[in-house]
Amino acid sequence: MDDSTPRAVTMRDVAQAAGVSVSTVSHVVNNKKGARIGKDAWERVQRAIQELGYRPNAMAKDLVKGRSRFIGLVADVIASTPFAGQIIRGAQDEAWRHGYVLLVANTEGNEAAETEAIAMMLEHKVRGVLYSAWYHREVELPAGLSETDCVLVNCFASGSDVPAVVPDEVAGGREATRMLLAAGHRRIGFINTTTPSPAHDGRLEGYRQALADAGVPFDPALVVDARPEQEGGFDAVGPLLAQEVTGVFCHNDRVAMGVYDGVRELGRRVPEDLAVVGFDNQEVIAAHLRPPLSTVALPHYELGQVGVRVLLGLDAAADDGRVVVACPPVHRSSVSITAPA
Amino acid sequence: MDDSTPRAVTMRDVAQAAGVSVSTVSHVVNNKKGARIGKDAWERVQRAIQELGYRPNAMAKDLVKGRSRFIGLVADVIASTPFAGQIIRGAQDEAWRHGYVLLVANTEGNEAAETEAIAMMLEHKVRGVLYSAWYHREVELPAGLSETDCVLVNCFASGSDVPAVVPDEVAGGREATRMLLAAGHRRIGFINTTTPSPAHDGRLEGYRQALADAGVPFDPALVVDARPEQEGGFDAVGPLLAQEVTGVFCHNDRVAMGVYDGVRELGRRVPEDLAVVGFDNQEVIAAHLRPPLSTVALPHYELGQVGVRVLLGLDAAADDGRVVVACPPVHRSSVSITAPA
DNA sequence: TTGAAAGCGCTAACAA
DNA sequence: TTGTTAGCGCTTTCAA
Repeated sequence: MDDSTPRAVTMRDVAQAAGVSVSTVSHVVNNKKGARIGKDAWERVQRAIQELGYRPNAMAKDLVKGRSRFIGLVADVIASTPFAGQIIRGAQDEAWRHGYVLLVANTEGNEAAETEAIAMMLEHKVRGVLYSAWYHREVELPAGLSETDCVLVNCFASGSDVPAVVPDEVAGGREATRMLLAAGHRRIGFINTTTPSPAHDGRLEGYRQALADAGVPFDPALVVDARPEQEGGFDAVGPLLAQEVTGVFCHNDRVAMGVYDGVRELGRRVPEDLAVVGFDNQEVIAAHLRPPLSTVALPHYELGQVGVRVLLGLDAAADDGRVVVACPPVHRSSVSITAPA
Repeated sequence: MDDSTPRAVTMRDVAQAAGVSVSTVSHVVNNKKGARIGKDAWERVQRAIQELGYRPNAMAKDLVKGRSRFIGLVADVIASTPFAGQIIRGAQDEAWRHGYVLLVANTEGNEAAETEAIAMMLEHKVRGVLYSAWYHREVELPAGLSETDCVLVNCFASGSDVPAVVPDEVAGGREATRMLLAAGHRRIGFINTTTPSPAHDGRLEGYRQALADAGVPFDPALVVDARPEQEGGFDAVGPLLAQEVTGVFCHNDRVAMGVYDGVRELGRRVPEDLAVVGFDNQEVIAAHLRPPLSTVALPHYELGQVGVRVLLGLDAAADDGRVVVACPPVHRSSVSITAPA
């Protein structure tokens, strides 16, 4: 505010005003238990702090302590979906809980920006950095990160022992398929993504497992790959219905949204003619489709949260460096409760 | 990485290794032009930096310089929509461009968290803080913020002279209405929100202005208030169609999505039977509806960007403290190009 | 119960 | 062209 930049009030100013030494001020500010301060001096210091509006200088403090309270978070894409936001929030909350502050950088996939971001974090002597991706995938670990503690969030680097916190795609696929199975469906389609990824393979594996568990034979004709967007789902409806499918597991909520449109286009209804299960639990979409979409949640908040826990040594990774986070089912109304004919 | 915590390499280590003084190292590290360093010494320093893997300590640097390169960003809600993400990204990019780093905190509307977040930023001697809201609204300025430079983003505090960067709701409402007008529509409905807000008032005002400009009389019967979600839009379709409306301007994209469903439910089509315009340009929805939704973009990225520009004194606020950012129209396919019957 | 002083890693006069 | 030195605001022995 002040244009005059009136030199911030320091501990020395407080000491002077209170008529004590800086070390005394330091002691009361930090509530050091070891050092016993006279009630009188203590009060004078408190008053001076109030009156002068003293704020400790975190940088000076960190400098002398030799470590900072920063945790870096580098994200590849921060804005196109609410996903990165959730990761940031989870990380932020957990970091905060332990007295850390988040230094955020988004790189938009730009390697130069990434290098620069990491350098900046290193120069701020961060406690460590979380390297995150907006969709679960393999990444190459940027060079600079070997200089500090690091954990991968929603991504992994094969051939490296850096801990990676990732969603449990297989279990998620199982959950999704089970929702349909539990409602009595036997001919269950799966609209997978065309993108090769852990999500592609994991969810398919989960789908097969759930089918096997239920004694339903796997029929390759019922799984189709489609662009992971509304359009992909829309186009997949016809072929699937032709296979006499009664329920479909969609690779994500957007695909499910396209399926809704496709079903309507054909004069059919969800869930009566086709039960639909999504993946992601993208609130804005899933909760407000007609009918509201049953889906499986991608645990972005937890990913961020667990990421900092692992970084701080509060949670441990498995031997393979993985920490797998569950994808819980979210029941809404796109799967009828009664079994189909 | 190193569990042994092998004391970071400092400038002194470099100086020693290169056989020069720390000030020489400082000079080459910062590429000081004033000081002329011998080619030989310069090279020895560079080599030492490489070999030791030296990283300057930003905190020490900031400490002596008396100011940090931090800009704080406090957000009320970070994750429920991609909006906050966009603000963060805009702020981040612009801050970065000027050598600043973003310190992010989200408060989830919790006042204690907010106070703490601001204290933390103040203690880090931030250059200033951006206080942002996820939807355009009035806020009460937290006490701590008077201690530093501050700019409000996507919100404002009446009775304060703190600069506020906000979207131009009126012009946005005008743009939306004009899209319909330009396609020949004359009976244009407006599904406004039930929430009292700058968006409510501003967009309505814009709607009226556009109508007036086009010589179309304002008919109160054509504006209805509805919950700003899919459900609100869905329910509004019947009444509007009964008013023989041929085009509708929706308070946001989610409402528009509900309108699509409502129109279909009635066996009608978008845009043939009802042209639809949204607001927000929420990618995940707008770009992938059938047909893709014409809408008006809420400039979150720019809000964040302009926020830091104002903070750094690069852009100036108007006399009333406001900086208004335009909401550009986004043409897609929910408004037919030919005039209705 | 309190204070003096050294030093965290760095910059910026000022000397040499 | 390079080095010496005095801090920046703070914590932390160690003495008093």
